[in-house]
Amino acid sequence: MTIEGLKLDNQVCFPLYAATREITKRYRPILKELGVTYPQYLVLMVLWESGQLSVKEMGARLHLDSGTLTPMLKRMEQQKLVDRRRSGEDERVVVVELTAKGKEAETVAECIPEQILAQTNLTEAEMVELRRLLNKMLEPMDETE
Amino acid sequence: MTIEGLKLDNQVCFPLYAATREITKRYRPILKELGVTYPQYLVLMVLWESGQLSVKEMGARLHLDSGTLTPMLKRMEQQKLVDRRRSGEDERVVVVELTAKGKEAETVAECIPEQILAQTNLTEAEMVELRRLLNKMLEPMDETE
DNA sequence: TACAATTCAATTGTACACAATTTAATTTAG
DNA sequence: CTAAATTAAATTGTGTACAATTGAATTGTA
Repeated sequence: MTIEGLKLDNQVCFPLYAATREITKRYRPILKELGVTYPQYLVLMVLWESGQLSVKEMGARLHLDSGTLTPMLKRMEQQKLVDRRRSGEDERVVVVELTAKGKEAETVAECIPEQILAQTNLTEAEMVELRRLLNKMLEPMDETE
Repeated sequence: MTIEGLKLDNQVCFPLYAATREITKRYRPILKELGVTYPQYLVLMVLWESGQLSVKEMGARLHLDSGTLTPMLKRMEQQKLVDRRRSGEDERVVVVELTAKGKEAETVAECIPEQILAQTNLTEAEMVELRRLLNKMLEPMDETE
């Protein structure tokens, strides 16, 4: 009766959607010790990697816009994890960078990836393959007109 | 300087998170014609497949709780896509089922999976493998104590 | 049978996500 | 040089997510 292609089990998007939320659910108790959410943890990660970024650059990296980032960065500023300031060269640009507290958090976070990995029943090879497939899936979107 | 495991590109969770949002972004203009969001489309799909479900059963299938489903189902009720009623046998249970409009939507939706597929640069085999990996990732969580 | 424990939805409060609009600053064209 | 076009964030409004709590119905058990 039901059209085959519309069955939940025949879709890729649904397990993608479900797996994402299940994984962030596993991060939650671990990140709680750091006092951040998963998206906030991503912000910390790009900043640990890049030093400082404009809101626009951060948005390009995380696929998020200012409507999401602005309020999130304000919350992180209140928690003293990041500083936000207007660029001197271009007053439109807001530059985000880590505070001392935000930098120190990297040491605490160091053990997080392996903790998450330990909770996953994929082999190392499967993990690599999954990452490759997901990144391939993202590719054409990155260069979208 | 940065700890290797904390780089965005070395993580599985980030492409998972980014890919999910990019995919739902592709669904948006297509689903707009149906007048539903992606999570609402998932609700329609489980109902097309199962006929009717309690909020609890639907939550188990979609990995969502009543805090998410109740307001969403109320919106879908306003749009005349579903009916909600208390079960006669157990007054705690709310049974959700499709209206005529909700059932008819399946015909319109029939062409959606292939439209989405056409926008993806994964091969059929890669698609199957991706689904397998994601489902394997979800497995241990389903049976979580 | 009573009544404590459990179960199911709903509610409350916080935090994303994102389309669309607004505001201010900068660039570009004329 | 200046008005129009563009750009970067912020804002507004809607819709998920989800932890935690609440309230009503049902179950289990003494």
